[in-house]
Formats: sequence, C-alpha cells, structure tokens
Amino acid sequence: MAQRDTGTEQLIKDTAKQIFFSEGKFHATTQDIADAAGVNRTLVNYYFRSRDILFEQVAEEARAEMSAQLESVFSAKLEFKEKVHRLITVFMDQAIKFPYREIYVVTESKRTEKAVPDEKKNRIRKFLAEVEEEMELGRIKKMDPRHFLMNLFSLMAYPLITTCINKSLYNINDKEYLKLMKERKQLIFEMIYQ
Amino acid sequence: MAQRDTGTEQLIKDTAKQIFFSEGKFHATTQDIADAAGVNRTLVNYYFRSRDILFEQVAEEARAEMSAQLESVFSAKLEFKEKVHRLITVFMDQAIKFPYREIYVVTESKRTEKAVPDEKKNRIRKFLAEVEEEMELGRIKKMDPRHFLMNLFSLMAYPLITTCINKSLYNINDKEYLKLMKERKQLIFEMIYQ
DNA sequence: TTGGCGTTTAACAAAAATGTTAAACACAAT
DNA sequence: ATTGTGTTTAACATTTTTGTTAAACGCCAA
Repeated sequence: MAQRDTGTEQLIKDTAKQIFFSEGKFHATTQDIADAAGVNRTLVNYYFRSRDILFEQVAEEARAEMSAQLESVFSAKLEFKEKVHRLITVFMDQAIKFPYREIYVVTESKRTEKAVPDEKKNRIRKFLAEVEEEMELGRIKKMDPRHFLMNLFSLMAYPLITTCINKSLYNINDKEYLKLMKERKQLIFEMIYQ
Repeated sequence: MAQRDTGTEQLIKDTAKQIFFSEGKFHATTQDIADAAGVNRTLVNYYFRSRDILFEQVAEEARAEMSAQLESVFSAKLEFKEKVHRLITVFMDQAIKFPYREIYVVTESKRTEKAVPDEKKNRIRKFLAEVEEEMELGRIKKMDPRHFLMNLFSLMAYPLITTCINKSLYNINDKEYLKLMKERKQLIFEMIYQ
C-alpha cells in the first residue's frame, strides 16, 4: 500500500497543540486550527472524523506526554535530591513551551469525566514515600508529602499560566520573562530544599 | 418610574460566574447559563444585548473583585508580616470559592487584549518595595521580589485549579480536599516566612 | 379597572460551526 | 500512459448557537 503520509494529520495535531497548550486559546474552532495550519478545514474531518475526536486525541496525547515525562524522572536511578532537580528542569522546560497544557487537560478531563489511572496513582504514591523518607532524614521540612508535591508543581506551573498578566504587571518583554522563568529553576530548588 | 428589578439580571451574572469561576466550564453557552439559572435564554439578550457583552462584563467584575480584595489588604495599616498573613487568608478563601476566576480573566483578557491598568501596577510596585524592605531586614529570604510574589500566588492558586486531578490522584473527597486547602494557609505562610 | 411599563416568553431569523459528499488532484506502481 | 489509492478541495447540508421581534404577562399607579 502506498501510505503516502503527507504529514498533514500530524500538522493538524501539532497546530492544535500550539493553539491550546502554548497560546491558551481554548475557544479555538476547527476553522481556526485549519487556518493556523494552512490547510483546508475539511481535512480535520478527513483525518479525525470529528472535532471532538481531535480534541480528545490532543488531550490524550498531552496526558501521555506529561506522564512519560514524569515517569522518566520518577523511575530514574538517582538520589532523591537529584530527582527533584531533574524534575524541575524537565517540567519547567515543558511548562515554558506549553504553559496551558495542564489546564487544557483539566478542563477537557472534566468534560469527559476522565479519572486518573491507577498506574499514575501508584507512581505518585511511590514518590510520596520517597518524599516522606527524605523528611525523616531531616533533609526537607516535614509536612504532609501531598503538600510538598503541590508546592513543587505550583511553583513551577503557575507563573507560566499567568505569563501575560505578569509581563504587563512588571512591564517586561518576552525575553526578560523567559530569563525570569529560567531563574526559577534554581530558586524553586532552593525553596523546596532550603 | 417603577424599576421593578426582579433580580434576574444579577441571577444571570451570578450563574455565569458560578459556571466559569467555580466549575471551570469555559465552553458554556448562553443556553447552558440560562438553564443553570432557570430562566429563558432570551433574557440574556434582553439584559446584556449579546453573549460577548455578558462574558466581558463578568470578566470586568471579576477583575474589579480581585482588585478590591488585594487593595483592601495592600492598603491596610499593618506590619508587613501581618499583611501577608491576611493576604493568604483573603485570597485562599476566594480561591476556594472561585478557583478558575483568574484563569478565566487571563484567557478573556487575551481575547480582548486587555492590559493591566497603571493603578494596579503602582499598587504592586509599592508592595514589591515593602517586600524588598522586609528582605533587607533579614526577615525573609533575599530574592527578586517579583519571584516572591509569584511564589506566593502560585502556592495559593494552583492547587485549587488542579483540584479535580488531585482529588482523583490522592483518592480524597471534597471535604478532605477542603481541609487540605485550609491547612495550606498556615503552611504557605510558614514556607514564605520560614 | 385600566393603562403603562418593565419583564418574560415563544416563534422566528441569522449566523457560526461542524459534518458530508463527490469530484479533482497527485503521486506511485504497473 | 494508465490505473489505483491516498489526499485535497469545494459545494452543500446539518446542527448548534446566537440574535430579533412581537405578543403575552404581571405588577403598580392613576
């Protein structure tokens, strides 16, 4: 079979991701996405049958990407401290690229009533145990380890969601904001690890 | 004139706020809002002329509410430490009620190209100066005061945006999650103020 | 009670977004 | 060159969402 694969299917998905995850335009229509991709809107239906299927597929791939990214860090054979360091690097780099990805997944999961699979729960549970161990060893401040995780992800994710407000509020341009966000990697690590 | 005022206009706005800010259903249509409010959809047009005007008005009021709330704390005649404490109380209580309010404002401001007014910028600048002073006095860790603010708001806001994920991830119900969020008030204060 | 006025409703119209179809296109293999 | 197959396009159809209008309703005051 001559699977020609002009890359259009991937282009549409990538464009949708760009619009949703990077630009945060959650109201985008299939026409908006097709225009941004420079293709005929009908191709959305040709490749994905329906708008909802495209959107859900985009959400599903986002879940998989985020999951793989965390898995790669959590399962690494590293000291806990080093794991946290790598987590911050990996997560922040992604968050800089796709600040709205998690929000998209949250709101999309809400619509489709998607629950977190046991596999991910177990992975987190394992990491929480590691956090607790580190607390026992007196290396990080004692607290409910769930708070520890929430703190960590909050510090990484939120400033990128609110980029446009902050840029306006502090009168800084994209380049300066990017610098600020890169600074945060070290700052968050110190804050968590003191 | 007999201004009858049946409260319907307010009801529609409150319902829209509930749906957008509390439930995070950003895709809601005017029909969805009318249904939730238990009124005829035409009333949306009667009172607000168009969907866009309602949505923008809701966003504008959200901006005003958030602004007033911060203003009340920032302008209070209090020690810096006490200000931070009150800020956390006030902001967290609001964030528990309306976790998605800021996100709504961010995405809506993006569509309407709304910039932060000078008044708010100045207010923040003043508070940043107070932060710096407190750092000089050695009461909080020295850092770019903008990071200090971003840290503070991140820790307060993000866990509430991701409520549905966290509840599923940690297998906890609404009541337990609320308890966890209330715990955060103290925890964040300690984290910021060490 | 009745006329006026703000409110509500239903029926209709218009616009926007999505989905379908058949034909045109383009490339590779025969 | 021709055939087959995957891709793209345009025209059309359908559905969804939004906006408009006129009539009905209900309360209050004259």
